[in-house]
Amino acid sequence: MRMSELSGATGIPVATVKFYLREGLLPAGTPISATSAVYDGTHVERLRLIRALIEGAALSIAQVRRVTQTLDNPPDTWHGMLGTAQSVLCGPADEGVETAPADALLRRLGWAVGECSPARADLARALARLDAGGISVSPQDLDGYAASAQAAAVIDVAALPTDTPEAALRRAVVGTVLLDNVLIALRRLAQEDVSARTFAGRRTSGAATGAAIAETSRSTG
Amino acid sequence: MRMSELSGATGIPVATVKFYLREGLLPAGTPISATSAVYDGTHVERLRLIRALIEGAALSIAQVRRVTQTLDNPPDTWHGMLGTAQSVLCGPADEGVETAPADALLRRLGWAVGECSPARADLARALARLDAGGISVSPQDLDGYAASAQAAAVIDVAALPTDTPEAALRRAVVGTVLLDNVLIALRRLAQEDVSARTFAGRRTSGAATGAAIAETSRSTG
DNA sequence: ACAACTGGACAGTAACACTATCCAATATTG
DNA sequence: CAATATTGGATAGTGTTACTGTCCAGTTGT
Repeated sequence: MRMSELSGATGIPVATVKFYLREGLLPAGTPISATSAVYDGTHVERLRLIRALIEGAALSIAQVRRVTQTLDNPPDTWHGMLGTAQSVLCGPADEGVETAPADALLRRLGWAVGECSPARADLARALARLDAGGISVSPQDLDGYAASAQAAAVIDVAALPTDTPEAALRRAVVGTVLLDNVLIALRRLAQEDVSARTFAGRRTSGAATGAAIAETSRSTG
Repeated sequence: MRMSELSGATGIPVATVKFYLREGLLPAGTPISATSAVYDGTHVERLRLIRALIEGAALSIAQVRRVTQTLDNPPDTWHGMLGTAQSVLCGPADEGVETAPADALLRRLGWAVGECSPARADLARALARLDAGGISVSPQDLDGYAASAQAAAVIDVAALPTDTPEAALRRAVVGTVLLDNVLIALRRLAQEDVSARTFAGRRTSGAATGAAIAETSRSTG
């Protein structure tokens, strides 16, 4: 197919397709003459992926480029797959962040994570921002959140395809990023459910005890 | 304190403080003359909150304004608190999204969520983008992710302060948004841990069976 | 008196993700 | 074969967002 058909098949304007080609997100088509090239199903698929990452996961062009470059150039260990997936979303290496709370939490959990893992810095940053926002979370609650995250991670890893490295990489990179949104939405919905069962119509003047909340919450499992 | 001191206390430039005042994110100081006003600790706290939401949770100015307006004007039911927190992050009401998968999942879970809950639309969108990105997730895995999200939500609701509505609202709004990042970082780290235990050094040429993955994962709980 | 500072208005900037215009070379059509 | 349309590449422009810089009248401190 020609570029205009590619555009028609995906709903993405030709000018934007050219832009993605220029930015290296979309591989060039196979040239059939000096001024023409043809595209195929892989280009349609790649374009859909680019839109899902940009619109859905709010990745920047540079981050999408890292994803697509990784897809075109996979690492050779299974463990490297998820590491690559993570490096896509890592923030800049902030030196001024207090890493002690994050380090303490990870030590308590006993997780096997690298000292320089980008996600470790992200955790430190996120905890620092909780503090800046005036939110305090008890160590017990943090452990609970960690257990919840681990349950998701176990599903993530078990769902990795084991047939081809390409499939595993795609799943690791794209699934990790796009499933973030699913998990966030599910957490909001679960909050609504738990909150409804706990506080059903209660006015803010009434006080709910932690025990009552826990009791009501337990019944929703 | 004067505006320049407020700026010094938070590290935010005076011009930016003026901008936040103009945008209605920061309440005006109490005027002491026709051209001067004084600010206090609540303004410092509010500025730190604004920065945490903008830098940490990547909220837009408009979303931060919704948060601060809600903080200044709280709803009067406990359940409304979390609903308000959720409406802050809801995307636009997209009509063209396939809601059937999200509805099916929620029906299966039996959660008490409103038909028009913004998070429901967000879930539908996120699932649609998974599809567009070429990622398929089994119903069992979705149920697993939902259980993980619910575990987090139970902690969220139990951690709501019950003394004053203001504290509860602040926790609901700010904590929900800022804890998203903590949960995402924890999921990445847990992936690294689970992946390390499952695939330790294995090359992509070797095949790992789902049973082996599940077995290894179980030992990490 | 007089420089310094204050807060408000308004225009300017930088980054980002496109989007529109132009162009030479080629394809298509009558 | 001539006229027209289309292609891909280069380049410049647009709209949005979150600030940031400049100016100014009024007020404050010395």
